[in-house]
Amino acid sequence: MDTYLQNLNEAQRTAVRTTEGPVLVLAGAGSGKTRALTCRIAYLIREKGVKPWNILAITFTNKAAREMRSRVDALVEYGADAVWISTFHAACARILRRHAESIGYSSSFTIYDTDDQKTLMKQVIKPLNLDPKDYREKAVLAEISAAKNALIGPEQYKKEHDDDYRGRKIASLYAEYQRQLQQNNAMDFDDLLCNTVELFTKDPFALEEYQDRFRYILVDEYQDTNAAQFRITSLLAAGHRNLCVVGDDDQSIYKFRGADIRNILDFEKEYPDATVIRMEQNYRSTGSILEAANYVIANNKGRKGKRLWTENDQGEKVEFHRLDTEYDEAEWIVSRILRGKETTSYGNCAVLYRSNAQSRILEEKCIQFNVPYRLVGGVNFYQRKEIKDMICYLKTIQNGQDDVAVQRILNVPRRGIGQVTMERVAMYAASHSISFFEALEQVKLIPGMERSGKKIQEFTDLIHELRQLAGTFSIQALLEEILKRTKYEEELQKEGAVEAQSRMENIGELISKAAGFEEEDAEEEPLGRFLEEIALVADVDETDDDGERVTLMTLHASKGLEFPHVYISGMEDGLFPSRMTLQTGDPGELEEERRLCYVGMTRARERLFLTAAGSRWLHGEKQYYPVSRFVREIPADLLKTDRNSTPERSGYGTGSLPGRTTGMAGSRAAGGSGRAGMASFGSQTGSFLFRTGKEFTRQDPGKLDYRAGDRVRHVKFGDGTVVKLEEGKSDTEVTVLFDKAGEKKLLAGFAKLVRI
DNA sequence: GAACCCATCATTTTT
DNA sequence: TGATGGGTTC
Repeated sequence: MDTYLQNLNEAQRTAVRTTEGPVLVLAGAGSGKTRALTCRIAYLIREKGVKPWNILAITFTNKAAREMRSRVDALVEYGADAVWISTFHAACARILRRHAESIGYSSSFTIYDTDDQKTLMKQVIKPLNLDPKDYREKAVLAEISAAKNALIGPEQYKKEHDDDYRGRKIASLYAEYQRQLQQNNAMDFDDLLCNTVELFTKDPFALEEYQDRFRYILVDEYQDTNAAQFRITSLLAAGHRNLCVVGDDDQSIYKFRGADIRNILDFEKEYPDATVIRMEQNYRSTGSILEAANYVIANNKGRKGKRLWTENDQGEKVEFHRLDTEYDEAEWIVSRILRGKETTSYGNCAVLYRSNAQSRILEEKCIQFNVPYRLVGGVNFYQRKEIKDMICYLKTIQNGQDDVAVQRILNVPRRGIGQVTMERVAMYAASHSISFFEALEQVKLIPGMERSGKKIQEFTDLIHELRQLAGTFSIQALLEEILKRTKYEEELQKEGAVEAQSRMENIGELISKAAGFEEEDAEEEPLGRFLEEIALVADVDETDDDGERVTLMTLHASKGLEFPHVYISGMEDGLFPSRMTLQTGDPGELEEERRLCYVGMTRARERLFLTAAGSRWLHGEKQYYPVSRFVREIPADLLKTDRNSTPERSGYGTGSLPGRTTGMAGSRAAGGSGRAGMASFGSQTGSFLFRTGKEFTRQDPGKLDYRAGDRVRHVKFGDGTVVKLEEGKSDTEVTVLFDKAGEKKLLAGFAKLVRI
């Protein structure tokens, strides 16, 4: 037997070797599931002689797909690149391109992101003269998305909601939205899934082809699949029935996005002959961390039930600290990271929070204490204005039917084509059943277009010329040509030099991305494939793990990752679990929050710190939230606290949340000797009060070791040149022109610039 | 066409 | 509190 199997434990090995028939792998956090999955693929190819192209492996994110591919590559000498390893959406897009005609699309269809969806929905809602308050694009889209994820089409939706006014309206918006999408030869993310189901239903030959091809199917993160994904999986697996799904019901945290935990809970009902494998040995965390996490998750009903164990050391206790305000909390965390620097590096630390809004203060404190950090999430690279503009040019060149794209760039850069003109053209297009771009091409036939006519023709000429070039040019050259011909940069300059510079840098990044793409992907239709990649990839390699930086991110974003030191901030009832969850009073939602907590806790390898604030500003109101019930679900003797922080002391007489529990939650996890009562005060954590004053306030200009013209480095903005120093009200103000971030005015005492 | 003001409204998010 | 968007005004 090969060495790669010897490194596996019993359960993992069974997961690898049980290649035939349906298999459900319940893999706890940190149980080496990716390892088992990749070994399984290698085993299929190497031992079972399965052809790589007969294997389909589905992951949830592109990042996970990349990771799996490289691991499989390492285990299989050749042919590994023929294995389909991709996300549901990418796999579906690939299938749909080949069979687009079967469902009334052309293979050059474009993929809409949320912004495009909103733009389109706005246009759909507008002519109906509905109260915009009751029918916000976002809300309508959310309902439609939920319907799609549940595989409810417009007709069925209409039937199901025929008895209420709003339902009927949404139904017609849904139908019209779909009609316009198709007219634009565009699909939104959900359509990629639904349309694949539709394709397989309408075109049995296509389904058969893929059933035949994918003899071995693996699905990772199965607990987060929705109805559409479930359907696709079962349809594909119906052929050879070699379906292996891997997941952890305790880590299902995407219900709000349509994930249906029943898919994993009921797998055995769906496949009564399924082999069920439990991977419960955790290789990641210390005993203390695991034990605490086990206690929390034990409060959930409706689980498959499993108990993670580890051979790792018990390690340090989980710590809980409650500070006065959110500022104190952030400061405690950052200071603790700073203090722990001797034992672990910044790169080994992560600070997790429930909502993105919490990141700001953490950022501020990192800057203040000169702790380098990396913020995960936030604004997506491909959603930036300048990037979207460029992409819409490419989309227009590629697919003239995409009205949303054409309308976006028609007047960008400004060509003096106003809203009135746009509406007239749109009207003409609608009445002649042609696309917006086709209407532009016929501008001479549209009445009242005498003045804009010339400008419009210049635009269509430009697109025609660019289309010509697209045949021979690389995408990189095409983008450069677009920039040149549209004088895009000049337009940007009008908005300010600094702004323009950073926007141009982003475009530069897009261009190099295009260059890199073509280098490794020389297949035909590069433009279409490039656009698809961009649409389906969340961000430009989020994996810039460069340097030693603390990671700040939401609990959701932390799934699948691990860090030696983990801090979870905002452990307050009202924040986490969130107020919305508590207000609905739905125990299912609370359980999802608890799973989220479990996910967060199990990210930690060595140390886990939980923190809360006694009060915090939220939406302009000061909130006094009690300590999170999740903290209170951890037995006191597993927690290290200081006298101000003991959970049962905290939160009394404050806040007034519905359904607040007092004291410890009742149910306890199985196992362990009967733990009782709260630890009394006393376990000392040492000082957690830090000086905020002297070191970080006023800086005398004379004492600064840099002056105008010097090169300096900033934790967040990187390197730059000092433009000037001036005496401000409270501190010396430094103006720096950063290479990447542009010109910023900073307070010397705050910015902690280092001369380089 | 752009600057400005006021109202509104706030989880989580990958694809 | 803060970002965002619509509407108004110049």
